[in-house]
Amino acid sequence: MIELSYIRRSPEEVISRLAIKNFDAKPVIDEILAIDEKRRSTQTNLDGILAQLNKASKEIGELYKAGKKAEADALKANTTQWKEDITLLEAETKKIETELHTKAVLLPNMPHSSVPNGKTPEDNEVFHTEGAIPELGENALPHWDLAKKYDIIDFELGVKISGAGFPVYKGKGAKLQRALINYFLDKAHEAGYLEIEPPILINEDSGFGTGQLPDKEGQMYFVGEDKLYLIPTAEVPITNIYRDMVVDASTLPIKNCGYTPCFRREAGSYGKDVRGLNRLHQFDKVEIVQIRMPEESYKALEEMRDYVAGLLRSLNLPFRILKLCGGDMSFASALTFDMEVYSAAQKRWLEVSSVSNFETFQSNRMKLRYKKDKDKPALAHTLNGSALALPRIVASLLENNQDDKGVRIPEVLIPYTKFDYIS
RNA sequence: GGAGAGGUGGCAGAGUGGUCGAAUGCGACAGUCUCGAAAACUGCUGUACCUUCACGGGUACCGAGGGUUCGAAUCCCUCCCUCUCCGCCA
Repeated sequence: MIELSYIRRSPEEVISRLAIKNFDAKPVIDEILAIDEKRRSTQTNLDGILAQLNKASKEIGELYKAGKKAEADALKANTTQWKEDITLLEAETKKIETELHTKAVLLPNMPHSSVPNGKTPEDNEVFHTEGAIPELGENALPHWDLAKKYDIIDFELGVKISGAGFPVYKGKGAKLQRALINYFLDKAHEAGYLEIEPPILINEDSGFGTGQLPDKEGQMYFVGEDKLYLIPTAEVPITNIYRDMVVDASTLPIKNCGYTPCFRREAGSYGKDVRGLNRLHQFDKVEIVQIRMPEESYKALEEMRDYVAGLLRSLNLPFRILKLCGGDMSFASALTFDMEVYSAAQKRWLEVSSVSNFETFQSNRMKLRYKKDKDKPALAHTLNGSALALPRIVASLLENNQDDKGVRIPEVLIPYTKFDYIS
């Protein structure tokens, strides 16, 4: 949520920056400013009457104590009207605040000044490309065929147990998953991230805090009986650890990581994008999260981006880094780098990570602040990134590393898998 | 699922319907002392919003929401959550 004070101070800037996200903010901003105006006058009004009442109450107490009952009763008579006014003004204030909140929540985060213009994924800026694209023979197989050939991932079985998009990993397939998770967690630990194993069901407040609610309500699985949502990413529980907190500046930066399964309904997805491991309802991911002071957050974003690039490099996967254009960015992000690996049999780039700086967008929703010395508490910046999402890594590993004998396991993973070939 | 207890400031923990934003302790911060530190002593220490050029002033907040009252942390109602015991269970 964009800070109201910011909107009030520079509405034109907010409008022009949101235009880069192809969001026409003018009507909403105008409404917000008008409602805010009304809110302030109503509160000033209400506070005045409350002050009168408080003062009178105190006097009545003193008069009673002094035995001046008649005078006290006379004062009491005045309060009736005030109380009526207070009731009305309180209802009014509440209504206005709800209205204001409803409007403010609709605004996406403002993009950083470096965000490229553009509407679609084609407009994203290729920031960096690295690694040789493997030359596969004519009979190279896409990963879903490889998975079947070596009996390591069973999609049909998943359909039987749950439905489409819930694969069953078996044997070396399951071990590969476990190896990747452990490898990613170990690397994150080396990079200074504290490992967290969070709940994977979250309440509504948490969903709101990181921006999934109300914007992406339909994308999360919901357990109605207990009003809990299955997490779409570990970002939600791990960032919400700090909801409603004022952390001391000396504890920053906070660097957390965590492995969780992630659940996404992916309503509306179809076609070749959803083949095999390309798009799933349940998948594994290691996430990294940072809480930073504002002046350091972009340095942290670069650090995270470089960290993820290093992971991909270590797996010998050809990858590219995209700087997302305004139109392709998420609701909450101010600047996002996407990492894509090349999957040589499908001959396409697959997104395996997304690293974002949310600036104060999430912290304002979560009321996550930091306090530096004698300064007033200020909103912290939050960042997160996938490091990494497993399925598409597995897809490209299978496809890119296939040969006549089977599928080669990257060097760095062998200590984890304890085997060097899937055959 | 059954029974009980409880939710108060960064933490611990008092609290009589009025002078309670709230005792006290710890912590944090500043000072005295010291070469320095510890100890001791002294002082200070919440957040949000409104208002003011500013100094300042005002309002709200003791789990959440209602109610009673001139006045509620304190009384009443509803809800939420946590803890303990029992049951069931990984």
